[in-house]
Amino acid sequence: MDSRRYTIQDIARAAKVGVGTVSRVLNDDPNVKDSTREHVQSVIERLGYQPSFAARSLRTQKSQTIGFIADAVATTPYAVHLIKGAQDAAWNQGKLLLVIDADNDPKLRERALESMLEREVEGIVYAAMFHQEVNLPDSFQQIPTVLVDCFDPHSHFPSVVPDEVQGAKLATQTLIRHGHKRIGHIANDRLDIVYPAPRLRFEGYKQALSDAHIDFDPTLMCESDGNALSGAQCALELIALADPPTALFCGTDRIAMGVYDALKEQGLSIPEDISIIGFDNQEIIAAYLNPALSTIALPHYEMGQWAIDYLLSGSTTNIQELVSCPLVKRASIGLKA
Amino acid sequence: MDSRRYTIQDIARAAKVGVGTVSRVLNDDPNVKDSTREHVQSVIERLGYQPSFAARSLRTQKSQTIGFIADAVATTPYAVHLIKGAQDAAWNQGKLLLVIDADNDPKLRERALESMLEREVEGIVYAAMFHQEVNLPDSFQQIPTVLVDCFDPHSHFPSVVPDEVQGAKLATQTLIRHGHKRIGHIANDRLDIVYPAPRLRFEGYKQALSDAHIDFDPTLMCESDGNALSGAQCALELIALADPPTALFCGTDRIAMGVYDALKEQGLSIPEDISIIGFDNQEIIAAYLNPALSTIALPHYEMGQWAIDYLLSGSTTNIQELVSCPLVKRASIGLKA
DNA sequence: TTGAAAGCGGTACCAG
DNA sequence: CTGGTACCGCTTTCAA
Repeated sequence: MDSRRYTIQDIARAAKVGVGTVSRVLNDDPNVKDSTREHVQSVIERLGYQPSFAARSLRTQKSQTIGFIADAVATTPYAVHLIKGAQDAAWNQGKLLLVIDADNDPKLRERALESMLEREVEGIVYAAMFHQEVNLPDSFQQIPTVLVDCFDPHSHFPSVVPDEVQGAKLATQTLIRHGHKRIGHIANDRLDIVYPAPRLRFEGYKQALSDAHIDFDPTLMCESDGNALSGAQCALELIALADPPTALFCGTDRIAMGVYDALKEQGLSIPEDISIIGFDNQEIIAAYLNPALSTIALPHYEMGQWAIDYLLSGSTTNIQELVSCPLVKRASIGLKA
Repeated sequence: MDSRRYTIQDIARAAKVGVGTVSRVLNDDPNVKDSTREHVQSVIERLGYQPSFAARSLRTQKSQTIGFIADAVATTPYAVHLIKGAQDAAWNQGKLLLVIDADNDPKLRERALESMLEREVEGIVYAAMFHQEVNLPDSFQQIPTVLVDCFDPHSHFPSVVPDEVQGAKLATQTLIRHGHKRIGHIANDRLDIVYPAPRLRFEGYKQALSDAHIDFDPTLMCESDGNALSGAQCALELIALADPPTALFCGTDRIAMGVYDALKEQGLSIPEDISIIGFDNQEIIAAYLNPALSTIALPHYEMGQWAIDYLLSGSTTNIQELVSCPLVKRASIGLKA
């Protein structure tokens, strides 16, 4: 079973050529006679030879490996898309991902970095699990690092985050296009929280309104604390208004979940009586709510991909990339009567 | 910035010792005089030297790396816990995880294996994203492989899966302990589907009933097709019974979600009028449903951990490990009046 | 177009 | 306890 693997020497001997030639065949070096190449190739295949990665990377000083450090992956189901995007992009360039979850612990972050440095990864992508500011220790400066779904306040690292403003604008525009003019917004958290999403989404909402020449009415806006219950609370307040909204842009699918509850309890039906759009595209919620929730998707896969591509492009500018958030149409939006 | 990293030679020279000594210090070999060790150690730290992984693994023929092949990670949010469990266990033994998502594509599976073999991983954990049978190509036989959340029909590989029977039994017992006797069960899919969960959970349900000397009443059992809507349908049927259930064990949290909807629409309140327990502990659903759903958790983290520990234990028996599913208490279960 | 040989940066054995 | 040295398996000159 574990009969020691063949080495390049074995192949050379078996093919009656020098190791150099075998190496050239392995690396598609054009300076090999076709007949020789074929012969060596056949021996390689017959013996099922696989070159040693360790030897190769020792010699070439390239590990063909990229480190992926995630913070508290376990807290969000989005993580998988992020990793998948990164992995696919890496795979396309012949690289593999070494992943460590640093559990949001600064000490672990350092240790993770060290383990990766020691393994000579060619770069690091550092992913937060939702849009936020992050302070990486200086030690990350010694290796190309790109941030995903987070950004460095001092712009020491390139980063990629979702375009929240565009997404929120798209959400609101979608409602407008369906004829709605009284559009409520339930922010997915207090606007003064440290995380940027509530502010930016609110901003996008206002922009869409203004683009459509609809005056922003502060009474139609409600700050939740981010959970479903407080979202429900907000919804109740808004529909109790003298001139209530005909559509609601919920800052989060989770909030929409609470809103559905509240609305149904009031005997309102979606989307006949009131239209709803969410944000995040948490599939588990959005797709299984009844009616299924139209929402704005966070581009996790794309961000993961972008991070790897940027890393491997060798660019060294610390840009902050925004990637846009597409609409996911489902069944919660109706035409305004 | 990228001033070539130091090598062991540099350290030896700077510390005025031989490379062998430095190597010994690096590997905590007891055969080094304390004073020498300290001196070398200090030089290492001063220079910030880090040994080359490639060189080390070339020499020792150990990569300290384990391959993690996931199938279609992106389809389920559980994935993260699986990976996290594996990663933590690996980390504890000084190893890192190379992860590839094979997208449920047999060709990709083979290629993933090859990439990993070439990198000389010390073993592979192959994870499905929900409990199922899986047919791995023979090529996996050449390296220690353990299956997670899936199993090989021919028992060619050790595997670890959730103990569905125990979990379902626990769910049902929990209801029984709260005084319920008329307990309905909505299977999370047709029982004749290829996936084992619906059958096993049904089995556990019956066992709990029988242990408590409650006769199994077939009219209290309903097969859904796995989606929330059909779960709601089932709930409606069950409560329309002449002698309706006072509690429902839903085969899945997703189904519970539909059941909540249906029940509320009928004006029943949870848990006052009827108690509900789910299965899976899909946090996003379970924790945010109103009232929060009590449910049985799938032990993803533990399975990931077990897989790594088993792999590294060197055992070679192809056991099939069952890991038990704990109860997660929330607010959807009440005492039977 | 090819073979020989010199490393890449460690580890481990052998003398001393 | 320590230094010297032969590899680990591959890539890359350098000559032929």
